[in-house]
Amino acid sequence: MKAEDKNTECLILEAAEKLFLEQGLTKTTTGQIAKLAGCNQALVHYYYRTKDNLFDKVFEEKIRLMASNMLTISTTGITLEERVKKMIETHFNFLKQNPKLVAFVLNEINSNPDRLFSLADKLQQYPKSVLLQLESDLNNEIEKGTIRPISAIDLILTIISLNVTLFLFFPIFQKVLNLSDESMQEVIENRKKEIINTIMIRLRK
Amino acid sequence: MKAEDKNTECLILEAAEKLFLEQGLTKTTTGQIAKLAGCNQALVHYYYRTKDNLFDKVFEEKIRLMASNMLTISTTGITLEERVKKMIETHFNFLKQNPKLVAFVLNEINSNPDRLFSLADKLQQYPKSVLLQLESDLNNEIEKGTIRPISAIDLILTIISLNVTLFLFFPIFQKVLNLSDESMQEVIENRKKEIINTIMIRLRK
DNA sequence: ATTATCTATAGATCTATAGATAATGC
DNA sequence: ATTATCTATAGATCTATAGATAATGC
Repeated sequence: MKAEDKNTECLILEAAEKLFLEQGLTKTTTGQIAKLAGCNQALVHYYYRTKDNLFDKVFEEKIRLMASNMLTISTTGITLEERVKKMIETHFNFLKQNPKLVAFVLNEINSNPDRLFSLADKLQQYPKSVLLQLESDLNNEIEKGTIRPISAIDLILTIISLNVTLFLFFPIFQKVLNLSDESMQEVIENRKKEIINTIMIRLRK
Repeated sequence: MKAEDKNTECLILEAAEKLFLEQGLTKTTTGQIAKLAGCNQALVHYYYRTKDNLFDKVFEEKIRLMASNMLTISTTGITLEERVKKMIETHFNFLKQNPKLVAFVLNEINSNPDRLFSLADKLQQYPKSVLLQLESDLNNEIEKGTIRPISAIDLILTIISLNVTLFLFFPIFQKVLNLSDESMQEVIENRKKEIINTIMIRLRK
């Protein structure tokens, strides 16, 4: 098995990734995956045995991608306010570059909640440390009286809520209002400003 | 066909509603629907001809339900601030009573965007008038200098974002963190306060 | 007579595997 | 020899309908 031989195996995984993200597990067939990968349907099973197995590989990678980008505290800013702003922007840009990710993960977890348990352990350490760090940073500022009282979890939920919903609903908006890609781009940029604005006002005293 | 005769037809619709909301169109079979309705699988087709037809009935009703509860401006409050607060609470309570609705609608639109077009016309008049009303109310206050500048669409998006995400993610939270129903109830109530708090601070000067 | 309900099944997929053939590496 | 790829197909569903039987309304 040489590097070149991995090609088909890899093409199948990539095809599966694309189709699963677009259509979800149930609506995607191994036939579609094979076609997109440019090979025979039997090959999908040759390399990955079952469709579920292939799906799990894709799903786990996406969960990890999402988890590691949901919470990231920037270290570049000097003030907490600057760091929170960076945090919002980083999260926002990540969603912009992975517009189908959140909907995909939400769907698949809802339709098969068991999938969650097998992954919950793997994802626990990281978020916790980030949360504690933010909590202590916030408390610091609250004691100094520079920001209004807020818990780390509330701040994170607010950031995630405002960012995620935009990208969850924006394909719908675009279609219903029949907006061009350019004007959609503008809507998104304006919304980004308002999201940052809302959170900054909530924090600032 | 008497009133009593509608029973089975109605039971089938209710069973379909429940199953479609839980599992979506693809994963729900007419066999499951029949079983839950307590009848034979052929009867599902006798009354509704095709599965898609039955789904459309459910989907349209849910879209209407959602659209008519997404934007509701209260007339009870005296000040705009009180009315916005009522608006948030009404929307929040609606989501609490229909926890699977948003995820369902989002999924099905994503997996079949065409469904949207057939409904877009029917839903256009109502939201527009509500939006214009809110816009003029806001501008009124902004001119008086009692609130910070904000567009109606931004205010509504912020309300929807903060409310919807909570209920979209809360089944996941509950499972991952293994919370009891009571403590989840508490989390939800606290979050509701924070959502109202965030929006009020954003508005208030 | 008409409407409601059931049994049985044709036809359409779709997954996964068995078995044949081609390609590659020693 | 081993690995990769293909063709063909068994087995499992699932939808939708045909045709038989039961229930209901005039």
